[in-house]
Amino acid sequence: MVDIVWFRRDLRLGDNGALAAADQDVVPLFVLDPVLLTSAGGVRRERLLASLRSLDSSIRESGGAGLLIRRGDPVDVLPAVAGEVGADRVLVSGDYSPFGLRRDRRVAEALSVAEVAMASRDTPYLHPPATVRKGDGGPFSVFTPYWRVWSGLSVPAPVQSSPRFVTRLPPDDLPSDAPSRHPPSDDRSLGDGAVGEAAALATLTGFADSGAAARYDDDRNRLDLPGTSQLGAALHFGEIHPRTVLAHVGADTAFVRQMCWRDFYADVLYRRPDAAWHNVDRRFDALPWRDDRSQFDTWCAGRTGYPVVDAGMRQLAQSGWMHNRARMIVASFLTKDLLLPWQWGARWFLDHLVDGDVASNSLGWQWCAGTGMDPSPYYRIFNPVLQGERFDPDGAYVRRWVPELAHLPGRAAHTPWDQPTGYDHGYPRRMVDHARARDDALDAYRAVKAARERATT
DNA sequence: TTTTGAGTTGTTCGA
DNA sequence: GTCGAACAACTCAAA
Repeated sequence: MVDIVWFRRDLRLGDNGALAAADQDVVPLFVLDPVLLTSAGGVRRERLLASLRSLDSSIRESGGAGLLIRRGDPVDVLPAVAGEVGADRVLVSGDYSPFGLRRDRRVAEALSVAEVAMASRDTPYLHPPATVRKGDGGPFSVFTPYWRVWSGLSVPAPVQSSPRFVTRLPPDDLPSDAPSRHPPSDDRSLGDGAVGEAAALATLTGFADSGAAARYDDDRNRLDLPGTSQLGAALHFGEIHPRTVLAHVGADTAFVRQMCWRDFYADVLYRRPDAAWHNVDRRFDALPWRDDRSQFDTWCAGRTGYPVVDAGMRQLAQSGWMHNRARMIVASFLTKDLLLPWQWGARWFLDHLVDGDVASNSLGWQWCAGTGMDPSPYYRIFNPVLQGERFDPDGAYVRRWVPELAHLPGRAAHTPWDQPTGYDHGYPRRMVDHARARDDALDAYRAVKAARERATT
């Protein structure tokens, strides 16, 4: 008999608990689910296919026949492949997204009919959902107490494995856009780093050894510096496991806290799957979001007239990635300055970010919008000019992504309205007045709060 | 049960 | 320019 290792968001061979659990010949399988392929943004779809090519090569290099790729609903594909290759077990790393949980339940059921076991032997997290609990056993809803418990747990060590891949596979069922066996060697480096396990390890060692990890607390907010890890997409696709990341950066850096946020948001979404698209705090359903598609389009296009907002939105559109600080700035602008629903922004991010992940994305947006658990206070409204001047002090980030402002020197790039030549190259005027928009947002949030208080008395 | 301390990432105003 | 206070009370988590 053989084990099928069904790859999903763990596209690597090293530090892979599902692979390590295999004790028979391994058939490595990936299922191209049309539902997922059409819902993922183009950038992430392309990244996925490139990552699959990389995984396929790695399997061949370690003596196997390559990665078996089938197209279809996993509920049909898994039992079919199990029958073809004579497998009695399917090993996976757990997928805790609402979609993944639902799918895996259905697949396990379909497999059990065929008397094939499905076993989850790893997760994409350091401490997966439902494992970090309060003293009374309940789940946390505030980050800091979660962090206190999380950081006191022992750090899991990377997992070793030496799987025996089968040397013969049944034929692939490749769609026209699937990875070919002999891909062109021009895999684009999408947004935050080159693709695949080896590239992720190289990015990680660069981050750890260059001192960037040690400077992370200071530099991660700087829009104009390579201060972030650039590992978001690699972690999203599981080209690298956070265990391996921690083993390199050490357990005491500010970066570790970000790993904890990743686990925390996965935990929150696990027990509140509706949080993906609905306010965690339903009392905020009363917020008077506007319904202005034209303003939304202006935001998407990076033509708001606020340089740092537009730089962020254009970085996203052009590279598939946006600096985390910029994500907060543009999110604050959409929800507070324009009073447009956070779901619109979250959808746009998911469609365009190479590292887009439902848990971190939706809950991050809810934090900005003030509708989540443990949210930002409603009066915390980012001033796009101050944020730009603080985190892009020389205007380099703006000039890089907004060519109409490339002629403005230094921090003048943040205030084209104060420069005599600020609008000479077609940069748009400010779509709203921030000071007034801020007052409007405060009024709107205060009104919801007042209504809430009336309702409770 | 009650109490106590604390809460990712900001901005503005006035001294 | 720099600093502290106000924003506005509310909820969580633990003792």
